[in-house]
Amino acid sequence: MSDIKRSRKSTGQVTLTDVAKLAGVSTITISRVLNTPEVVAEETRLAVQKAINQTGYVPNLLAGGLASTKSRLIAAVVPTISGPVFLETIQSLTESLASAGYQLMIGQTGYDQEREEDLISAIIGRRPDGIFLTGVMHSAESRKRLIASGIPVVEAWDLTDKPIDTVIGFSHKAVGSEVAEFLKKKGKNIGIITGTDERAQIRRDSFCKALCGKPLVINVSPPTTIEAGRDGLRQLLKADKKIDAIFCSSDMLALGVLIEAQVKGIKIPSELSVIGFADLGSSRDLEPALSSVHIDGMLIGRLAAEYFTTGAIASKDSAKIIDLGFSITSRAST
Amino acid sequence: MSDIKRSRKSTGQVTLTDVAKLAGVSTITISRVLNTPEVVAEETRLAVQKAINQTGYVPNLLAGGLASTKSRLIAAVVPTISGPVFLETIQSLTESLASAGYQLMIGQTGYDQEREEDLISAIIGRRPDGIFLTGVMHSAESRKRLIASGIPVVEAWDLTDKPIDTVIGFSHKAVGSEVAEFLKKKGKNIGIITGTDERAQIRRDSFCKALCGKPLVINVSPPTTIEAGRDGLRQLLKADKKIDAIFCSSDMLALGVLIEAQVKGIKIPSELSVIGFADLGSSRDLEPALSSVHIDGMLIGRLAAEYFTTGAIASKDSAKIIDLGFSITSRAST
DNA sequence: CTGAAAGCGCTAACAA
DNA sequence: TTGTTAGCGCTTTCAG
Repeated sequence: MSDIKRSRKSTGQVTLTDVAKLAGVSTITISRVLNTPEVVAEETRLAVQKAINQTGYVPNLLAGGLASTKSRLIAAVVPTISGPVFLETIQSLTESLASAGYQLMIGQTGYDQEREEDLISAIIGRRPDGIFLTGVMHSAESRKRLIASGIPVVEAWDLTDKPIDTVIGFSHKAVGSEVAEFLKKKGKNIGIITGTDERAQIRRDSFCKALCGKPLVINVSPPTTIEAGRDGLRQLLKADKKIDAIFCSSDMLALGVLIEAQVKGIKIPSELSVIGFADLGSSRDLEPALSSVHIDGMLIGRLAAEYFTTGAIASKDSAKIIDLGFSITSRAST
Repeated sequence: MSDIKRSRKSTGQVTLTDVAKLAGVSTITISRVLNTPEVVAEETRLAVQKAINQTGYVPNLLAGGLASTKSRLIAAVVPTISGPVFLETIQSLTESLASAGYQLMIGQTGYDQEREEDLISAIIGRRPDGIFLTGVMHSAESRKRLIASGIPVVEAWDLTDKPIDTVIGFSHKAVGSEVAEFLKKKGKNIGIITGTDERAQIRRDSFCKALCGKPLVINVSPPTTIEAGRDGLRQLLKADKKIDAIFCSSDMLALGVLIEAQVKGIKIPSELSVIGFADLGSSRDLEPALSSVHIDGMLIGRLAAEYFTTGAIASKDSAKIIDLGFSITSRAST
């Protein structure tokens, strides 16, 4: 309980100095016990541990981060966490990171370009050890800032020739065309119900192109919900009663189509084939089981974590552009 | 490009000092332009702004946080973000926080008590300006640490007499008994399919008590999925063919029940009533529309953000224990 | 309205 | 194996 008058008030928290005094060693020794215990003599280490426990000392990572320029913080930017799409990626990222002693900070852009820039600034200000971006970053200003910061960046869920740093994803264009080929075998009158976010649009455009511009298109502004899916099917039927195959830009939309079809007595897949995209873990448990484009979202999270914590992705030969691909999982709904 | 030899390498980033030199003022003036622009003369402010833009300066919030003991970081602890239950709370928390210039850090316990303690330590180490806890905190050690840290804490999605600081939630016990009363009117042979996390168990116990211990109970370890719901209904039917009302501890489970019932040709609600709990925004869009216990998860997030950013929850008279209640939304499934 | 000095709590670098 | 010294980049305090 020292009552030394200071020119500036301390926080009242237990600090390294307090622990050091109690243990009768210097502050750096405490620091070593915490960060590199192997270089400290057993005896000293034990004494220090005791002092730490006695005082209930919790290291101030802000101070440590400032001194070491390592924050053990990773930032992730997503359009929204409440859409199920990026959820398992974020979850596996958080988990992989936590086991390496890192924490995840989350920012939502709400599909808003402007907010993205503010967010990026706020994030860089915290000097995270890594930044995880959903989709490739397009604002020139943000790109510049990100590159200037020197912070490792992973752009995910998309592919680009010139990543800021590392990109882990797949080709949305290829998804569009492959699903088109797939559905050609299932129906004659094909439609698509699609979200209007950037990546969904790329899939839509290549889907339409592969179908020679023929498919009926229903655009849905995010979030893509069950309701939007039901409504989408209604609109599609209004436009063409003979519609017999639909590509939905999310499994939620597809679930909506499934439900609306059931209500209307449309038999799936005999009268209508439905395929979704990427987001629901439980597509297989629907009735009928939903066909979907499968993306390994967990793997994206794990690889990103590996990159941030070790500086390279060993299993991929430290490549900067990693194409994870995708697969079309055909189930009862097609 | 100063080439002064330093005993310790700087990070190479633009700092306040660089901007100050360029603008021809002291560092503190730059700091004021950034934090309290109203106290700086217009002329000075403009000159400083120019210098900031020229250099592309991004304030180091780690340093700022250390000096000011305000990190503008809030930490949230959830069992898992991939269950939809807490999602909208987290989303609204992130949003409300962002608009006040705060960032959200996320930690997942995975329903694991031990990890919770480690996580709490890691979080306190970052000296966040607030900690958001899902559920009331039970480990004595963590409670002690949290209280000692002096950091504002919000425990949410549950209620307790002795919160660490502030609690925003509702009574799970009341949910159990009220749903029991509700289902008594809908069926004679009542069952419950429930997750095994703590809060779900409280609901289950009071549900069973209100039903005089009669209901059939199916326990499901988290996460509660559609598959588990389908399987749950199968088990329930095996145990009692006449089962005619079911309470599910999540809407996902309930959706599974709906699907399995459809497959088995069981009519809802005439032969079987189903009610879920709290998590799916789109319960109303299912077929039949799913009855559920409604919790205002968004409001929880907003109130918590208000507490963290302003120090009090004005609309609730700064109460420390806030019971948000719940409502039973009766739809076609019952 | 602006500045000088001191220091937040920690770790890098060097020395012993 | 341990300690000393000097900062990391910012904001507080107090003075002008």
